[in-house]
Amino acid sequence: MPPCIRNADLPHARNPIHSRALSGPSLASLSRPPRLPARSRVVSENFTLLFEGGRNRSLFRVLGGCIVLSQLLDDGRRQITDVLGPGRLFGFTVDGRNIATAETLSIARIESLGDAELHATNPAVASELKTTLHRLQTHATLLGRKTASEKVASALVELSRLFNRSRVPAPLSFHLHLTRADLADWLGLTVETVSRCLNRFKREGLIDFSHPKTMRVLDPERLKAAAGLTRQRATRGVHPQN
Amino acid sequence: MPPCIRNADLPHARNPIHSRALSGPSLASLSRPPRLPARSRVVSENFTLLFEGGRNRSLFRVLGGCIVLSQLLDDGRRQITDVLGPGRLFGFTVDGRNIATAETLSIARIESLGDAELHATNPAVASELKTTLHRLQTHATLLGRKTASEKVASALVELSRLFNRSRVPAPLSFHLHLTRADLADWLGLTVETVSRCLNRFKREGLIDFSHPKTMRVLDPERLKAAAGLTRQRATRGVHPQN
DNA sequence: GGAGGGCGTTGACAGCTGTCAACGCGGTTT
DNA sequence: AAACCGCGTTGACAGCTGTCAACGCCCTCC
Repeated sequence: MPPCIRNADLPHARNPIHSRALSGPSLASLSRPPRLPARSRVVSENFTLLFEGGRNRSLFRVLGGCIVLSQLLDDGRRQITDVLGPGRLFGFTVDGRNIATAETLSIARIESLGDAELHATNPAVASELKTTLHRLQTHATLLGRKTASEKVASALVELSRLFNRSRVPAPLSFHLHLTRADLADWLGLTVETVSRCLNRFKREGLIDFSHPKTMRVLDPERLKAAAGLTRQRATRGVHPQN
Repeated sequence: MPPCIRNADLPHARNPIHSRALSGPSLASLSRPPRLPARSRVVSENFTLLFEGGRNRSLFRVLGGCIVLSQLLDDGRRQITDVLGPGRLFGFTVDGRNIATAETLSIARIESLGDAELHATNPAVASELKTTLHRLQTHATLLGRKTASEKVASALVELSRLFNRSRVPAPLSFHLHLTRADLADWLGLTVETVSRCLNRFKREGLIDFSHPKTMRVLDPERLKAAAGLTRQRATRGVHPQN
């Protein structure tokens, strides 16, 4: 396993197997076949698969689980630039160097697609690149132009699409995979702000969660409204903060 | 000219030819040949070439001038997701729909490369896509994790590389192309904050400008430091704000 | 069983940045 | 020549969000 390096220095590098993570829908397929096709393999939680700036010659596809791409500033500030679910590709390089760090947030199954350069001419890969470009631009708009509430609501909508287990929309339930810190690093916020927004949404009946990572969307319409153009003041009512 | 539509409703849709824009280095080549190769054409300032969500079948290359890509939220908030100089490609689509709005900030020369789908298998296009992906991820880190000062300093470093006219680094001078409002929409700030940061840098001797768009970098090292990890408090000294 | 650490929540407070307003400058229009 | 508009700058102020701190819960380890 060439590029698979354990990141013991990460703050959350404990509990290699999160018990609740196994109940996730995208992970159910993991328990069945150990290794299905040729280059498929299972990676445990909180592994760093690729390091930003490192050398890597292979392209990967996510088959199951959750993987995030991130960048670091010199003083440790982190930005998660993309959250990948089943089907997504990662491992793109510029000048042979990894664009971003890739780490698993759950047990994940990934497939090595071989030399990344060979896939440059693959239409499916090009299509995936363009989709990723679109997703990143949309996220840039979120980072630059949305309020904290809108950011958190948008994240919930996005993640519910990525990881929802049921086909019916109403009592939508999904596993969050990201910690509050991960959400903060994804949305350009702090843990405290993320926590406050989530609990406000909970009080207002938009969502519910008993376990911090087991999310239920109670009111998809209002949540989508909160994620979009809804003026934050209009939905907040009397509460001065929080 | 199929997708070339004038945007008269833009706030800065006046003065179709900005006098100072003609003195820019990347535009010098414009005055020589009216139309060089086959599908090359000149577009004047403040034109919207593509609309986000619109249909478009062609890929374009910037030959000269400055073009920005942007997205809009429903209530009018704008995020500029990329600033393109000579050499950059744009016009990528997902499901046949433009990913972003593309507008000129100066007189620009662009080249139509024909059907975008045909280029999906072009290695040079794939390489450009990956470079763009990298640039966008870096900008996401800026948007989510940098302070206002760091954002503005980063923008100056980036734009000086895009549009500098001299090879020597020291008295680096370049045309900004972006208005304060454009900078704000690029960096996720407001016009006022951008203006305050620029004028603080000017007072501190990092940069200089007589005309708002004619920038000179006086101290590239300190500017780069301000763009990176430099703790904002450490550089600010006594001044409570600004 | 107790200690310790990761993670999440909540409160108090501060401050960076947004909001609102006014003004100046340059160019165009009437 | 006056009026007007776009653009940039500056000041006063507010508030959204960050910072700091404390606490609780759960799990692991000793």
